[in-house]
Amino acid sequence: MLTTSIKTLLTEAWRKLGLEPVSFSVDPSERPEYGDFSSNIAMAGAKIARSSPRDLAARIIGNLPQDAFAKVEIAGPGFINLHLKREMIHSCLKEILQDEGKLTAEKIGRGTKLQVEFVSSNPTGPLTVGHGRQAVLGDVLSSLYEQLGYDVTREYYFNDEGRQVDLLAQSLWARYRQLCGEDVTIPEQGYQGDYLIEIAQQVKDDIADAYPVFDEAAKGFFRVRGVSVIKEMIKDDLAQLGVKFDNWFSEADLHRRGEVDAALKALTERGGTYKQDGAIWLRAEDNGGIKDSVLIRSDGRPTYLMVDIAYHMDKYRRGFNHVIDVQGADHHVEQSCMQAALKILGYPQDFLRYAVHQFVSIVEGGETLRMSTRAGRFVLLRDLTSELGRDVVRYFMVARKPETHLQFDLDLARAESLDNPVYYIQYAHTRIASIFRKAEEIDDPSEVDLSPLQSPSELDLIKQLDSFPEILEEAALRFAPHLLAEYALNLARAFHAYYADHRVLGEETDLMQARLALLSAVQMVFKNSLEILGMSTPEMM
RNA sequence: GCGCCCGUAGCUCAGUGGACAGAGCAACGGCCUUCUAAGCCGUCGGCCGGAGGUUCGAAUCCUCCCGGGCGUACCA
Repeated sequence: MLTTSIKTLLTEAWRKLGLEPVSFSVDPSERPEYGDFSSNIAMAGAKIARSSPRDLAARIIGNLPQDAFAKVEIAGPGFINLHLKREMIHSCLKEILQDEGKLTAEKIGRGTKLQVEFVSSNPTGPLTVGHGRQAVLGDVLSSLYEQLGYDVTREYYFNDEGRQVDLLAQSLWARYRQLCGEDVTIPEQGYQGDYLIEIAQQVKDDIADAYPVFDEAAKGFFRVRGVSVIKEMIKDDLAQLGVKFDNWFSEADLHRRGEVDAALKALTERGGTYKQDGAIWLRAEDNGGIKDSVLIRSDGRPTYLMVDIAYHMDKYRRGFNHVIDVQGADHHVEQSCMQAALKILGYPQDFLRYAVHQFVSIVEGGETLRMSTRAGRFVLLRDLTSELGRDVVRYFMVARKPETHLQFDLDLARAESLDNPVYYIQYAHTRIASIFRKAEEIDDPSEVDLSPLQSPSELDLIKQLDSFPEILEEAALRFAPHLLAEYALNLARAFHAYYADHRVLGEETDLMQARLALLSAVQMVFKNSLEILGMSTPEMM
């Protein structure tokens, strides 16, 4: 990578000054007259060197190898602007072509076992667009970490026990009795969505008129029935979006194996709990949490937090080195309690990290729809996916910074579907594919003489390709997949501009082969980018 | 009240210490005998919510204020 090698040269030049190390940056220059890359090393190190930035810059430059750069200048307050030799850029492209590995990130993960848990919606209803954002975020994040060499497990946690599932059972039973001609109302806190009518109809087809009252037997039956049907619904919704999980984890299993009791015992043994008002509390506040929370209610039932702690102990036992939980911004308190619990248990501090995201609101007809699964007010993920297609939904969901609210304007998504970023990027890939279909003779790109590539836009394209691995690493480590979405868009922009005023086919052989080699590298990067984003790479449009 | 997140062009958003703040959409004007015009080029448009502070340098870090979202359950 160019920035890496430049950084190495500058670090070496700095070391020759005999001063303590300094942290500095090397960035692509903002303007052509600033060269290819700029560094702030002289300004950053001015204090250490007790010298003015510009003087210091001159001394650093004096220590650089004579022939490393085409031109090195001091500019503005003390920037060092580096003009690369063309051969350096060409050899960078050569490396990319020779070793596809140059297009992927450094394998800093080295097989570290990482679990990414996401969506984990209760099996009480179909997924909404809100879950959709999390699904795409978690999936792309997982792919990014895979690129970094991590051994990633995508996991979905089903809360298939407890109060919410009981409410689902009762709501489903009520729908069922309604179909049997009875005037039964859905419980206040229950699930009002129409999807339960459909399931109730299936139930009625199977068992005719039964369960006149909602007793234990009815609860058991409708719970099992409802949960299993809805689990499949959820899996279908995710499959349609192209999200695949390695593991579906059931809360019921935790209870069955006694892990919840064991977790409570472990916390208590370490002095992490206390009794008050008939309940058992987690000593969260003393351990960095926002506030103490109930683990066991006064009626003896465990809270969600208690079970979740048991679940995370289970993750640890399964040997994951790191766990990332993708969650909505509304779980803030609980997140701090979970971290407090893990601290009490003595887990490594970096075992669990939360990738937090804000919500999606759907804007239609200038109106914002406020969603609530329980009230039955929501836009279903599957409706969105069916209408707009997997590629569009995925791109829109991941193109925004996770911590900002995502306004999904349905009208805009529909109306703009023709010049939307998705097609813009895919079209770039298509254009390249088309050239390769028509090209008659293509030399092995890694053997081609690249020196005919001389135009600024060609050299810029190469520099953009070169930064791909850095983007992957930053997008993963910062939980910021939108950086990749944006990168792909920028690369497409650069390519389309290039395409508009550079011919490939029909040019003199050396130039044509060099350009074909460049395009094959660009195509590879589009392919990798879109694949990580979970989008298709059409050959024709 | 307290905690977390957000406030950048008419709209949707990039930009987490660097040189005159960027893109898409919208508006306006150019470009198709040539590898797919689902494209390219140009114009218009911003005291980066406000006020202080730290720094050689702040949209970016700190403090306070204003505005919006979320949370503050023996719900999940």
